[in-house]
Formats: sequence, C-alpha cells, structure tokens
Amino acid sequence: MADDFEAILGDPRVQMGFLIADTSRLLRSSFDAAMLAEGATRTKWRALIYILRDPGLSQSRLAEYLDIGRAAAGETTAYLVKAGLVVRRKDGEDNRAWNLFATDLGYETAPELTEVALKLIDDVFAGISDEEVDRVVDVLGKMSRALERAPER
Amino acid sequence: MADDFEAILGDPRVQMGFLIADTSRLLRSSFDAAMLAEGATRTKWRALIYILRDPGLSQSRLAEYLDIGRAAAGETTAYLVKAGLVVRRKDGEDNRAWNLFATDLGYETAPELTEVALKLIDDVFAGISDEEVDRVVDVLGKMSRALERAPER
DNA sequence: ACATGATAGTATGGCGCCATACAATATAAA
DNA sequence: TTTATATTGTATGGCGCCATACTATCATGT
Repeated sequence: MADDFEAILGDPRVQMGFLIADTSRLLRSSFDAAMLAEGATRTKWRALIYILRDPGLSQSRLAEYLDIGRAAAGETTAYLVKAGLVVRRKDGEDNRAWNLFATDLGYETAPELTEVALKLIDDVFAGISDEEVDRVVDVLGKMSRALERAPER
Repeated sequence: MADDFEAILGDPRVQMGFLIADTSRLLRSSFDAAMLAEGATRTKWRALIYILRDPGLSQSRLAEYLDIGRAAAGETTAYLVKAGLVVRRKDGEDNRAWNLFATDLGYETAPELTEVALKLIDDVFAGISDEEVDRVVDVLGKMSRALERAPER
C-alpha cells in the first residue's frame, strides 16, 4: 500500500537512481559545452579515441565499446566522417562491414579534445579521492550488471 | 601530449564518467520497460509522485523538482494530462501559471507504478549495502554540485 | 502611471539514444 | 549446393532532454 509518497521520494535508493540520471545529464552537457568550441561532443571524442586505439575496427565493434546500439554508432560515425576526423573503408574480407580509421585531422584533434576533457575531469573530481572513485565504480558496476542480467519481467 | 589513448580510457575517473552514463541509460530503459505495461515511464511516474505530494504545484516548480527545463516539464505534463492521470487548472492568482492535480485515475495508478518501481529497485540494489548507497550519493552529489557551480569554460 | 525587467508557459529544432524493420552478405547445417 | 540462420549496416520513428526565441502576464521602481 504505497501511498506515502514522501517516503518513496525519501528512499535513499530512489534518490540515488535520480541522482545518477541527473549527474549523467550534467556531465554530458558540461562536456559538450566544453567541447563546443571544437565542434565536438563527449560521445564523439570517446568514439574517436576508440578508433585511434583500435584502427580499422568495425561500427559494430565501436558500438560494443560505446555500449550503444548499431544505429547510434552509425550516426556517431557519420558525424565523425562528415567532420573529416574519420574515414570509412570497405573491409576486404567482409563486404558488409566498414573499417574505421582516423584521418590526419583526427589524429591532430584527439589530443586537443582530450586536453579539454581532462581539464573538466580535474574540476569535477576535485575533492573526490581515488578510493571514492573506486568504490563508486564498484557499486555502479554491480548495478549495471544486474540491469543487464535481468532485462525482462 | 596526450597520445597514449589506452591510458586515457584506463583512467578510473574517465571510466567512472562513462559508467555513470551507461548506468543511467540502463536504469532508465529498465524502468521504462517495467512500466510499459501501464503505458508509463520512469519520468512520468516521478512527475506524478511529485504532483501527488504537492497538489496544485506549477509546471515550473515541477521542473525544479525533476531537475529539468520548463519545456521538458511541459511535455511531461502534457503526456500525463493526455493519459488522464493529471489535470491542469488555471491558477487563480497568477494567470500565467497552471496548477497541476492528479485525477482519480492518477491516484489509482501511482501506487501500481510505485510497486513496479520498488520491485525493480529491490532487484538492482540486491547486494548493495545501505552504506554503499550513502557513499555513492555523497560522491555523485559532490560531482553534481561541482558541475552546477562551474557551468562555463 | 508606466516603462523595465522577471517569470510561466509554449514552440521549434537539435542531440543522443532506443527499438524495429530491412537489405546485403556471411556462415553453418542439411 | 541449397537452405536456414546470424550478422553488418541503414532507415525510420519515438523519447527525454536541451537551448533559444517567443507571448502573456506579473512585479518593481521611479
């Protein structure tokens, strides 16, 4: 008989759920604002880094790394291509797939974006110890695994 | 000279940032999937609860509670109205504003949605102690405040 | 009394993600 | 070899949020 709505909103787990959503939104918009000058966003930076680290990877693999669907990875890739940071080349062995490579501009831009990202990270994580980071990663990891495990019901 | 991309991706703070985003997405989609049967979503449930707790509140106030902009709050309200869970009445003292009230259907539906939510929460937070929740809330709170404080640069 | 500025809400367009459905190709099984 | 199944990527439409620009109304200061 859940009619005490105050109690529900006051439940620390409920608050934590909302706080995760809020923090995620703030984090994304701050990153995007910081990277606006270079015309990028956090996701595009992240994708670019994966492509630099793992040249020639497919969009599906990129989707896995980014933890998003193939359609979304395709959109992100399309942006990077349009911005001249990445090129798609046909995979020689699998005619369905693209191989993704950074262009020279991509190689130049990535460190700049990373610098912006690291500055923001320093700001946001000021006053948060490494140990706290580890603990949060631990807890969020448990949650993510639980969420991925039980997608149904 | 940040050209060691492996190191960047391996930075625990960077990983934590991505993990927050991933967990947030998973959390939202799991909530929405669980509430699909009743045609609702997490945000709509959350909004409804605030309206039940604070009958007659304005959309701006709702936006504050939900930590979103007025436009988004207007969209959420419009959905709740269309679903017959909430009604808008003109504020007698301020002709610009609406007062939001739950309908009978809203009062009936909220506990059902809440039950679904609490079941999911029990699932997701199994194996996570109250103390861990407190610590994470603490850290995410610090991050959120830092992000809200320094919106620029 | 009136201009000036704040505030409530709406409209529009964008972003990043989702789910679903689809075409093309690859792989396994018969 | 043919057929069935799985996988890569694209297309489409939806969702929840954002920023910006706008109208209507309220509140304040002179």
